[in-house]
Amino acid sequence: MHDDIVPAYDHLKHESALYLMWEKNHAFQPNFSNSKSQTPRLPSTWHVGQVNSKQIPNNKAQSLKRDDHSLEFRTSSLGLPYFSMVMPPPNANGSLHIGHAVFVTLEDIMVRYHRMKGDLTLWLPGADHAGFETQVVYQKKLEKDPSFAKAKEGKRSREETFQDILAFTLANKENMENQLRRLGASCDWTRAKFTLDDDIIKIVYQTFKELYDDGLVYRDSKIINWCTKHQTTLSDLEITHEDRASELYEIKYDDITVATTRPETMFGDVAVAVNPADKRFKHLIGTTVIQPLTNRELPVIADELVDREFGTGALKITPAHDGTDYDIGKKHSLAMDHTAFDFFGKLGGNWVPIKYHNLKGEEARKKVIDDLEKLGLLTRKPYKNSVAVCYKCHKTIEPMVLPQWFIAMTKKTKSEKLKAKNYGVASPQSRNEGKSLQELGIEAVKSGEVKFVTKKFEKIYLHWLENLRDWNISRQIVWGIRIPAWYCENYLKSQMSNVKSADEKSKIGDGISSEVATCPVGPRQNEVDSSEVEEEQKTCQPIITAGETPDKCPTCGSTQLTQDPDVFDTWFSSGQWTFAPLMTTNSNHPELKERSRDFETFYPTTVMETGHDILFFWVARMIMLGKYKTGKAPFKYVYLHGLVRDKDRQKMSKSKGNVVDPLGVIDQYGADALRMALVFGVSAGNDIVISEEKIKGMRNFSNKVWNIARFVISNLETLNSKSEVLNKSQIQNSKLQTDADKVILQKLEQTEKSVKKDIENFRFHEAAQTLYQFIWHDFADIYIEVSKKQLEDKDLSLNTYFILLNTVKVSLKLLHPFMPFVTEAVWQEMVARKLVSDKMLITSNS
RNA sequence: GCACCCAUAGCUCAGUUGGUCAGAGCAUCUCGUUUACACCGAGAGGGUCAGAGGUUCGAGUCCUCUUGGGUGCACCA
Repeated sequence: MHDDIVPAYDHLKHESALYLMWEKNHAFQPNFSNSKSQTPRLPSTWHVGQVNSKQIPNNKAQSLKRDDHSLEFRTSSLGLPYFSMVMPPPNANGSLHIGHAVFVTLEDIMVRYHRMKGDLTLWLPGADHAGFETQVVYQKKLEKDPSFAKAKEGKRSREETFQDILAFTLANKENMENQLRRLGASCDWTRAKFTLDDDIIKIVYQTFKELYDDGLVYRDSKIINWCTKHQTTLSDLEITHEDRASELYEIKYDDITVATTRPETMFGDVAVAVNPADKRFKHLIGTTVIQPLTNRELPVIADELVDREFGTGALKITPAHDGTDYDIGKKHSLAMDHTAFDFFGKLGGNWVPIKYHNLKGEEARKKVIDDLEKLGLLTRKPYKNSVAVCYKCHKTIEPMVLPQWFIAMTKKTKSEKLKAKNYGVASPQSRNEGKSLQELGIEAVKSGEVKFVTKKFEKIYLHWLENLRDWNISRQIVWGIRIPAWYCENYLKSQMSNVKSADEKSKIGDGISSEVATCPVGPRQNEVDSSEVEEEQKTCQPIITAGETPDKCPTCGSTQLTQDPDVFDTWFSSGQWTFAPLMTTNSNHPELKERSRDFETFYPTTVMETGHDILFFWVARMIMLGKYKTGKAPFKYVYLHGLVRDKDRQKMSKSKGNVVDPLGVIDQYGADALRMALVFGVSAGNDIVISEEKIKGMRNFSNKVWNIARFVISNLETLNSKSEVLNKSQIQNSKLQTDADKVILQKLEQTEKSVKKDIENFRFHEAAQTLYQFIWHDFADIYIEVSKKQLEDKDLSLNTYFILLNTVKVSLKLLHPFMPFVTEAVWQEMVARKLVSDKMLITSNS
């Protein structure tokens, strides 16, 4: 009888208890006393590329080449083989979604595999404050949840607002961490870091200062992307282009007709440009034309950037509100300060006739069109154009000229500023002096220092890097790491003539601090005399520190210092996430007393696994900043997963109602079923199709595993030679092997070999399918059925039982990375009956 | 506009240097109430691997073109 093992696996009963057991027993922490780790092994023991060819059937040894991404042998500074991964820190602003389940599954498979293999293994978890994203989520919550908003009523200072969002974030962070536990993430919680931890911020500040000292960070007024809803600038990555049905308007400016999709920007015009080779306009170059509605006189200039084929061949130039116009304006030394819009996208300012003031968007356009049509100066044609929009609110981006902090991506570092780094890893030579961040990023991949598991992403990565533009890292929001730049009163006097007024900002009504607004965002060039700026800049400069507040301006000695109100683009700090947490956590190993930081032991990390949608946002920045800061690329392999889709290949969205809630799935079918469903049949980089049927099928598989073990365990009781099983380590006597025995043993060996190879080559779906096939069909359907008869034969029974037991043990070990809970649950049943010696499967590496 | 990827059973997808590769899961049909499991078992049907050409002794697997679908990048106002 086996009445103590229930016939159906009950995931609810086991999962949280097992997780607790693992965590209590420090199973997730790197184990320095692990015997395998203590003795550095030769690469050939586990580098598939160097596997003994005799072990591989059919002389296929050489097939393990080329596209195989077998993890190369690497040792830490201690000479230990290690496997390390820094978890992509989930945004601490909501619950986990199915995408998180994907990364946990894939990363946990690798981590559990390497841990069981005996490698010194670290998976370092974290949480991301996710600046802009979180502030947007928080704002929405204020808008939609009256009771929540009520508590925040009244004027909140910047500091109060920051604290409000911090409390919101920390609550989410705890929730999120518990959800990661439910997914089975075997990460080392004792090392968990938050992107706003003091020691992390300090490193981010140091990097900023280094970049500034190296000449790679600069402040400049340039045309940037302004979101009129969120009241902040955005990087080029944070905008997307949407095709919109629109109209192309042709407006008669005297003798020249210009073509535009945005007639309302005409008040910002400073010139009309034509192509120098265009015969139609040649005679007009150098003359002027009169603009309708304003009767302003505009010079006609020539520039090759103007496309003769497009529209009328004549382009109105609005440097303050258009990228191309900005470039042309700069080239021709035109006035760059003719703004037509305020921060909310409303028409206004000196250049706009009063009757148009405060009109916005469609309204503004309609008024301008109507007036021009009345004058008979406008014609329109249908036109589909691509509009830049905010990736969050999808509102049209307003290009504006504003002073911001930028990181120069293509400029070479100043080598004379380089010096040995605090962490002892970056000698001046290894700091790649004289190279640009762009070059560092390209070289890391082209040289093979960083390898993409999926080639197509390597191409996409390189294509993006080769066309890089400078990165605006200033954000006009509260929630984030404040930029460590201070301005003295003299500097400000020259710069702050145009400031976001408190009145303006308070109109947002979003509960977000109004103190931001009282600080200067910097100059709007239209009110700064350029000669004066130049003169001032010779004397007083922004003061950049590694975080500490300066006492006085080193140039003029003023103690009246104002900190820049802006915060960093979150990706600037998360771009440092591969090394920053490792620099702040400790290895706690006796031999590491002197140099005990995890950084020495675990950097560079082995794999970076994340979604392909943040290839540029994150992966590219980590490579560049990691190379820059440490001299080494931050990881060896990049594994990018795709988007999760439903069974009809539809993207998941709340409006479609096809969102799969991972926590709900775990409740119903178990974490193992969810995890297996997320890898089964999914190859690297491709989108992940999941359906309830698939999850259900995997739940059935976990039950199959449970019952296989139940069968084997229960047969121990009926076995005559029970004591022999428990006391002998012998596996089988080959003389007594039946054909069925031979087949299962051979298949087991094949399975083990190919599963290991597949995991090391990131072919998790192959490994999962191989295991599914072997365990269910080869072992359960065929061998177990045969074994029922063999167990009754007194000559064969003992041998058969050993084979059964051994097959179960090996199967559990191989399957554990994929389905950690049911395998460990079964293992514990076996521990209780002394059928296995290792106390926990998770750390079993025999 | 430029670039990249994909097109294999009803559905969703695997298929690793070209040679048992024509596969899996789900679905469908038939049979089975065998004490590990009905969250089960035994068996069956179903694809000229988008189309055309080429390289090769041999091609879903490499090359070219066509068609269809997807994605990334982009200052055509």
